[in-house]
Amino acid sequence: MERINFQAIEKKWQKKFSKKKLYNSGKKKFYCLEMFPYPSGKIHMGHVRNYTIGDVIARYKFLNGFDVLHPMGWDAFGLPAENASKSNNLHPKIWTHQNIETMKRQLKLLGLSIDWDLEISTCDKEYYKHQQELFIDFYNNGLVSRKETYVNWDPVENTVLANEQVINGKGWRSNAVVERKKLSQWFFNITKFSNDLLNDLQDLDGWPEKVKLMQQNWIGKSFGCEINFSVSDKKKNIKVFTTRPDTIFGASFLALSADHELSAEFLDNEEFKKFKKECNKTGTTEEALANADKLGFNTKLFAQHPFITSKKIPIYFANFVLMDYGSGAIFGCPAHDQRDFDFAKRYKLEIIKVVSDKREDKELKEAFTGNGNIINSDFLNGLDIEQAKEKIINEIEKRDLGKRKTLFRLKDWGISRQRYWGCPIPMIYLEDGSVVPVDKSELPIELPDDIDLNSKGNPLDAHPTWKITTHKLSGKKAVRETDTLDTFVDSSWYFMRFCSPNHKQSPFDEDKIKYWMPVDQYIGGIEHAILHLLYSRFFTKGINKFNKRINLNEPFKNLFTQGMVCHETYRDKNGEWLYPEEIEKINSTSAVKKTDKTNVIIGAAESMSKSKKNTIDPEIMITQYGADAVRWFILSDSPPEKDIQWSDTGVSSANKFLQKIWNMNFLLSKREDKKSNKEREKQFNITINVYLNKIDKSINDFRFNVSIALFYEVYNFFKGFIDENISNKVLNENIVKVMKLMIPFTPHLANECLDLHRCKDIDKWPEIQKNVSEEIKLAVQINGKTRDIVKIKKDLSEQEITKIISKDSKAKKYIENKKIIKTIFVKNKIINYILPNQ
RNA sequence: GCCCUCGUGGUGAAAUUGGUAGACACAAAGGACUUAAAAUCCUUGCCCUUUUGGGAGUGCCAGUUCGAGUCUGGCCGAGGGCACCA
Repeated sequence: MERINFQAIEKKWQKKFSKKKLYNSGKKKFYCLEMFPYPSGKIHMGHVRNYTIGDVIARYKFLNGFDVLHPMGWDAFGLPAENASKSNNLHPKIWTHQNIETMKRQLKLLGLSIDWDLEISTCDKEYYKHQQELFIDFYNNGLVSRKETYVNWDPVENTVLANEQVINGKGWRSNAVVERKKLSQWFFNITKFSNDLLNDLQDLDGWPEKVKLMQQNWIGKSFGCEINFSVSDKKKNIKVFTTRPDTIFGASFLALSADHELSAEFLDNEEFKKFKKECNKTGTTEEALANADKLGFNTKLFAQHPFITSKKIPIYFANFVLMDYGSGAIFGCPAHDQRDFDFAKRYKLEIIKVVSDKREDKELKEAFTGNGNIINSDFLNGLDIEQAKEKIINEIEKRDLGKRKTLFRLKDWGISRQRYWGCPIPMIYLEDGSVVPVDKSELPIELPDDIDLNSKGNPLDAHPTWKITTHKLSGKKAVRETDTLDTFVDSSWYFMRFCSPNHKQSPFDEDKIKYWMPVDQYIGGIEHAILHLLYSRFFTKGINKFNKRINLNEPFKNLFTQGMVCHETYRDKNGEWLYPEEIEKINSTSAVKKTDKTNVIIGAAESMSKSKKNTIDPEIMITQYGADAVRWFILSDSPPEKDIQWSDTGVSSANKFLQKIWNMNFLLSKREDKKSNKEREKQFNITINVYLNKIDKSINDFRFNVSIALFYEVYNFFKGFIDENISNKVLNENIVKVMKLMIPFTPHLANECLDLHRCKDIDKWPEIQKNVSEEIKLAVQINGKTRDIVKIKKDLSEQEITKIISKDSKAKKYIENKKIIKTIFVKNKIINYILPNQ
């Protein structure tokens, strides 16, 4: 068998790829973007999968006549750089740039069709200068604010986290229990776009439903109304938000957050202090949340029921009421809300049913939240829930007791970080206490290189001179903001910068944005379903608000979220994790440690991670099997949106198959011409064309595992015809078509083969005819059970087919001398004869 | 607790308008070639049958239909998202 040296041809073709631009016609554009990586050190298999998928799409679109924008850059700010520099005494800038160099070299080994002239790095001052400019634009347009708030404080990272970065009460990176701390912080007013961010999801047809749903839940819109309760004996009102105003006649208490303004009156109360402390504790750990009892503090105050003059209801502080949602106060209707029910049981409060569950005799064991008719509710009686809501809200507004209101769960985006390795916030504090943006002419506000990362707290704040400045307009002394921006800001507009990465005057050239945006295909991990994608949508809408020229409402037209790359885990007898190269497999269920031959425990396949040591180094795989084989394997078997399991035998057999492909191409190039059998040639052409159609469609549908299965099939089919009486010309035409279809998957091998066949127009997708087949396979069923499959001419009628079948078919014996009651006939698909039951 | 998604051989999976279930591959077993091994190739892959062939079968139970992996209802199981959101 003729073998090929993948290392040699890959090197050769990668040189050519690096010079090649994916611009073709100047007529149709396609912006293909994969989420840019964080330069953590080396690329991992997740990157390989992400960028291979993107490369297939980019190359496919280019071959189909599109101008393709396919850039790459680096999400280069972030904590790991600081942590790394502390542990090995390397400046974050140097560490980051070294990593970028390594990963760039590794990405090139994959043979990606990336236009490296467009490369950007968010830690470059040329990039963050424009980010600071955008920040000022956002500020000037009322989209930035400064608020004193409780923040999520990560005691390990020593920084503030956004709500989204707190997972089950723990920091998303450090996994440390998050504390509550009051700080003055910068915010992007993302909530100003709550409605747009929600409604525009509807237009994103090219997004996975799952992601849209997650964002929808995250934004969390709910309808209801605000009701004012007056506090007896005080000239005070308590504002309450509810989505169930229809249950107002079932209200038996008010519950307030411990941070509610009314708590001011109880600050000296020892019991209240104890209660509040208890409240701050819950909500930190997962178990606490799940098992948290409904606890309250009785204020001994009462509120006037707005619709029942004779009724006063007790006011409690309760641990399950949150200050930062609604007004921090609720009315409790125990019969129809489970939390209220638990609370009422504990404190022996009244439980009044106001929605009938049709089992009126029984005492409630739990809250009834289903639909029913309103009872015990004066003028609402007899209505259903929706009618009652409408009527009571109208009544509340009429009597001036409150108003209709829509609430969102989404909160503003806190962006201040007390870190060094991030984009400085371009704001200054004057001596008179005012806070103003720096003059745009002073941008960029550069990060200082001389920094002591071991200083306590914020390194920029600890720098001796950096923060001291003057206000350009007034000449007055000023102090810089020493917080830096959340790195999610960096990635919220990089896709726009890619359209004109070297544009000096402004963040982007508007004409380029108008041409390339929106991104036609965005590809990345599902873990960014909420944070990154929501922030990017917000940024786009924000910029669109003050820059009317770009006329862009959504950044990503189509979104694809790929699955993770998994590998089984290994532990030795002491429970220590082991790398795959440290073990030796005996069979699929047992393995031993290479060093001392002791038993290894094989664990389930999990997402590759350094902490579990179940990683495979892509570069080693590329060196061993070739980039094409790695690409091929990572796309085969599983659909790209699902998790895949890495297997060494898988990549090795990918390599073997690609060798066979080369061998076949080689044999064809040396083949002695044969006399042609026109009929066989015709059949051959037709079948190959069927495969080409199927492969083309599968690429379009992002079903690359199917494409690869079809390549195996077309290879097996092709191979069978080499010794037949078919001319070299026909074989050559067809192999060229097949190899062209392989370019997106295995660009090195495919190009090498096309060179071998002296193919000229390698940048053009082959012509694929639609449905040329004249023969079809028809299923013959008796009473719905398939008895035979017959190969017949296309478009035959029911009568013609029945004639053929009753003459010669395996189904013949079933219908011979039988009465056929009914025939179901679907042209070119099935014929089903219904016989009487026997 | 609420919301969503998914259950097909030993494994990853095909079957994309209700019409051939298991394509394609991995693993396994047997065989061919070889002094031997590797590599390569072939066969097998649930049940009955020597074969021809027949039967069961897509988590479980019902239903709709000439026909259900696909549609409907209920149950069981797995995964993901949110989590005291009023």
